[in-house]
Amino acid sequence: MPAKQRILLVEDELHLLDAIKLNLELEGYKVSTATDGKKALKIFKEERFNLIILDVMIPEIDGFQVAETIRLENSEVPIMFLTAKNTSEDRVAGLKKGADDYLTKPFNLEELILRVGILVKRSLKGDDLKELQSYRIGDKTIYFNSFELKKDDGTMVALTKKETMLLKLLIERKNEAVSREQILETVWNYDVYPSTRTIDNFILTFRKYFEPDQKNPTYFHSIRGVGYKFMDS
Amino acid sequence: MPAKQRILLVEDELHLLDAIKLNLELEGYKVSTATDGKKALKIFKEERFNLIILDVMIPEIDGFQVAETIRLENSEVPIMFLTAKNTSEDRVAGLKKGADDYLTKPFNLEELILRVGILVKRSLKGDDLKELQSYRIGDKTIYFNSFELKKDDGTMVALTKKETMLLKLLIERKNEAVSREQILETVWNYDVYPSTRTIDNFILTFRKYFEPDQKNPTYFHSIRGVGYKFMDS
DNA sequence: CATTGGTTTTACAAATACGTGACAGTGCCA
DNA sequence: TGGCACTGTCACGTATTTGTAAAACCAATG
Repeated sequence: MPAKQRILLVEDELHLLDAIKLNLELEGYKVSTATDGKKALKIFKEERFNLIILDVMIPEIDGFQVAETIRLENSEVPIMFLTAKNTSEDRVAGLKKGADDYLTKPFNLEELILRVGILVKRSLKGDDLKELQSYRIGDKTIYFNSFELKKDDGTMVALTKKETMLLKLLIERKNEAVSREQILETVWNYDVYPSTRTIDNFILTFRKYFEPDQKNPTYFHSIRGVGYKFMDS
Repeated sequence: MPAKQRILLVEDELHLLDAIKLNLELEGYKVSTATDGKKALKIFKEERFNLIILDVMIPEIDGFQVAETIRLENSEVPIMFLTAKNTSEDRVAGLKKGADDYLTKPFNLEELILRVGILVKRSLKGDDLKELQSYRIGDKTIYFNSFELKKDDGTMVALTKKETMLLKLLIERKNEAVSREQILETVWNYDVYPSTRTIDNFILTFRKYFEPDQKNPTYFHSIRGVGYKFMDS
């Protein structure tokens, strides 16, 4: 059972908001809504989305600024702008602000749905873990599909499922910061947030496995306020 | 130096073909071209591309069919349709055929370029992506997604979250003044106002990182009574 | 129903990013 | 030239985040 894809829809015209929400829900998306920029950012900070649909002309903080703020925090999530203006300069401005798509009102609902589908699908591609068979860290080797670790002396240590998944995630995104949210989303399944300190404990065991000097990590770095980063060659 | 991204451009109007090709090449893409569907498929089989731009009305095999064939072989590569028809039904039909984007002629070249950039970026991963999300200042390079800074001698320095965000903001708005208020709104939250001297401290560390002569900044200028401005080429 | 292995929680210690206030410097306009 | 307002710089305190280990939980297994 694939979890529902989540969309944040920001639009101040209530009719339109409801109409779009309804249609997206019919397509099987879970839709959160906001009617102004400030609320939008608040919700964005609390939850995690696969797509954000932003009307440009909204109260408090306009769509462009919302997009900019979101991009500062999180560069991944696709953003789609909706706007009444239909000049190409305007579209160009929107795309430059970091939008992934740009639709002008009035629009065909079916086209919106299709473009939403495309963007969401893309955001998924990044999520699924690819076929990574094994990986070498220092003088130890991880075998992902047999859930084990070969030490330098040749002895094998069993890894647990969660350990393996987290390792895989960090290694796939090596040399880049992986936020705690991303970790929770991929390794734990989004709805079952374990609360505090769980992730740290896993990192702790990784450091015990791999770091020559546990206090001065060379592989598993923490980035305060963000998450963790695996670094290697 | 990252390898050039490759685009296959299929268009039978030669003027347009040349114009688009030239512009894409100016953007640093390697562009292969075809003028009909049959040739397009032939080239597609021989090479690998990061993006395929397809005119719908082309001789031999039409764009939709080409797209369908490509999707059968390789579902990954993004496809963008170009067409003279601009009815929403038509766009919907195109998107249903597996297109990732759909642009109607006549189109703004800048918009095309931007949309191409978005699609190509999505198809990147690993080191190419990392290269893309970096910025060079003098002989130092900032990597935004790993929160670090590479110095000229190759050593890395870790950046904090706030440092990275503020750098991102200033660089995004390069050569324009960003007011203290705007900085606070975007980097800090819209309602949290740290009082005096906080921003200056960050600028101070940036200057220490980047300025050859800290007293005479070339990159991080302060605009009295307003805020700061990052200047570069 | 006792055991086991994996996972999460609790509780506290350690680290650190960054906000603060004091003061020195600097540019600006009268 | 003097006075004022803003910026540069630094050292220090602290709120928040992370490290760590042990204890509690929990589902599976025999």
